[in-house]
Amino acid sequence: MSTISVDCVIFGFDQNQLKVLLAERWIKDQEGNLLDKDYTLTGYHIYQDEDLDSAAHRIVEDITGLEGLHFEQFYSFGDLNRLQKEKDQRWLKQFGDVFSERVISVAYYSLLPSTKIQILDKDRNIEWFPVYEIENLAYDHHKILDKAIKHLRYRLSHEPIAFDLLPKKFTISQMYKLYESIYNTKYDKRNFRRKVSQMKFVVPLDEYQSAVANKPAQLYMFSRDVYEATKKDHHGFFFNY
Amino acid sequence: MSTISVDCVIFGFDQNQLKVLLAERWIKDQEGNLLDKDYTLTGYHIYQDEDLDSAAHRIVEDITGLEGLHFEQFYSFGDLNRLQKEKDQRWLKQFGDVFSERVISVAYYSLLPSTKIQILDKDRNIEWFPVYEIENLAYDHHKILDKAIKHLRYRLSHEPIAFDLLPKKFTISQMYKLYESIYNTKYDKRNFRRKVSQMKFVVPLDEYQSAVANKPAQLYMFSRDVYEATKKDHHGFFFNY
DNA sequence: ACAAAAGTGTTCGATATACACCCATGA
DNA sequence: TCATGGGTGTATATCGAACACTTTTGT
Repeated sequence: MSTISVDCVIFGFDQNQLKVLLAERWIKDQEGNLLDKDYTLTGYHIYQDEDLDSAAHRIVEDITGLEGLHFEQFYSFGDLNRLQKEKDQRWLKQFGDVFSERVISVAYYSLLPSTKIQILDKDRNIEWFPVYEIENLAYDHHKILDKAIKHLRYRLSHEPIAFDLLPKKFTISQMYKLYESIYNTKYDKRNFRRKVSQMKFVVPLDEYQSAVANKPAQLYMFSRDVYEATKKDHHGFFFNY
Repeated sequence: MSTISVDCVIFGFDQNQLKVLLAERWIKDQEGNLLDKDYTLTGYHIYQDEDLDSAAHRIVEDITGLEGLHFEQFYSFGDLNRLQKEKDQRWLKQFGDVFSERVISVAYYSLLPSTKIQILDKDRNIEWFPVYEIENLAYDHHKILDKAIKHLRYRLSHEPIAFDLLPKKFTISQMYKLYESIYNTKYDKRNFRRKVSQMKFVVPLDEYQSAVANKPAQLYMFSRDVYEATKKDHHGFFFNY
């Protein structure tokens, strides 16, 4: 018998950076003096009458209010010592017995089309952080985050999930910056554009950016219809890295 | 509070076929009449004082007696109805209350260098089955098997784990048949050989097959030393599929 | 006029694919 | 001598990588 929790790595893309939602955690001693401040991924234990996937959806919905996002379970974490660091134990004590025994976390990530959302959970201080600048995570959450990024990279090279992180209508530049940010690398602008222009399911629109202080970029959209219809041609998606 | 079990998909390679270890299950009614016969993956619930990885190792060790195999956790299965088919319930009843509530399975696969091993678990009838001919699996075990194969394919294209399924000294043909069998496809013999001959870490030996009724094949071995030393050249492993 | 991002083609090397015959051995 | 699987080379098409300048807009 063990306690099961679901942890969600919620990714967003904003200002050319891949970001993650983190909740603040203030560690205090008995007298209420601040000992440490760090961050956790968003998670919660599962209810007895819900599937693992449903729990992940519930957790993200409670925070963002958004439904129908892209979800992916990527790993489960169950080492005996994963909650045993001193500050973690100090923190967990306040919740009583629930976490006194081992906790196994089934980890999911989800993709948010915008970081400009209302955070509904007002009890906790939850904010966006650029993934490559994150330190000071609680428990084994840095390990979880690392695995999430690796899995996201894999999936992104096989399936058209980048568009779940972009607005409905986006520019090639946004897409290009998103890929750079997820793979934490640089691409050649012209080669990237050529590659995208071969993807029939990235459809150019007769719309352009407005009110920008430079040449307005053309807008594109992702068509799942076209993607499905041409699947046999592109053997999946395949954007190498 | 939930029960956690670990299920292991144990892969082996024999007679040019990818195989999996399955345990027989005889479903009987109260009078002992045989109602159904099917198969399960090998699994067991975790002990309170062991990591998930350790449980997977223990399970495989109890069956095969082998240590130090390649292991990989690939997914967790926790749907509410995963054990609720009638024949599954009938089967589980004999074990009392342990499985009356939900069971979450953390699934691993492991790679065996040979199918010619002693099966140590004499209580159950455990045997090898060709992966592409398997039907009639209990619970959601077919779903688990499918995910395992997909994950194995992915991993195989990024890391040199094929050699964990081959004898220490192997022929290029064996390797080639192994890849065909895992990806369930056909390769061009010459192109495959060329590709392998570019892999510095697949080292030709001055040994040949003996007692075969045809031209004896040269033997090769995998060198992890060379693999690690040349990692930067091959950006991982990369055998496309 | 200038700053800032959009958009555009070509060359070169590497890699994937397709394809057919001779060789060494045991039976 | 025959059956069986081992082993070899070339030509073509495709793809990835490198690289610099002009365009359009707002200020």
